[in-house]
Amino acid sequence: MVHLSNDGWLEGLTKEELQAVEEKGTFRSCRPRETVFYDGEKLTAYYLVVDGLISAYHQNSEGKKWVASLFSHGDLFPHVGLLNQARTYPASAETITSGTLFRLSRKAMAEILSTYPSIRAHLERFLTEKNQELMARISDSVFGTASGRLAAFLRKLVEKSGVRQTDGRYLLKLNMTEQDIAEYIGVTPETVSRILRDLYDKRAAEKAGKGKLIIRPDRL
DNA sequence: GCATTAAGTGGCC
DNA sequence: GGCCACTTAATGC
Repeated sequence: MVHLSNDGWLEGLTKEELQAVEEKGTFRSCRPRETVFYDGEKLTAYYLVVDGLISAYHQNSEGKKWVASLFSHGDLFPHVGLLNQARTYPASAETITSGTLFRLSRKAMAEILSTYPSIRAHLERFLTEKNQELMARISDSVFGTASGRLAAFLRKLVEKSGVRQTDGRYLLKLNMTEQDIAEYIGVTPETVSRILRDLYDKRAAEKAGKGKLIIRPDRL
């Protein structure tokens, strides 16, 4: 049986409180590339990422995607409507990896926010965090090169979820294909492939099996 | 086996 | 660096 844990967005809740939250929603397991909701649809529910990786993106009429943000364990999305009265989803969302989501109806979400002040307090922190991430990425994409963007992406992941090895290298579980990375940093898959090749040559990165990399942040 | 998808490469703009 | 064409490798009926 899957359960919620008191980290990320639910940090600080007691076991009893987590139990109470669990009773207000339902778990949903997802395959890779499964749509959670579409941009513009009526906002009926919020999702907490239990496990897996989710992409929130916009798509134009030619099918070009622009990834706004990624969500992983402990993240709640979307962020709109929590403080205002937005009625529709602000972007589309789909799973990148398989995983589990915890679904809370709009009503349940409102109840939780009013019942647990500690959660409400987290809200500002999360909004700020995601906002800064987004701003940094936009700034990178306007002023930076593709390799700079990939380096920034890898550094952020190392910081967030890298596992330090004894020799100072970091093991990174990307759980993304090169295409996913390309979408996220806004370049073509070929470019990601070529930049990675350069990083291998520079010994800044090594392959470590499917979806995994070993990184030397000092050489990025 | 065959089809599909991801990854890698070279060429052209 | 994008885009196109092509090859190769891996995965799944």
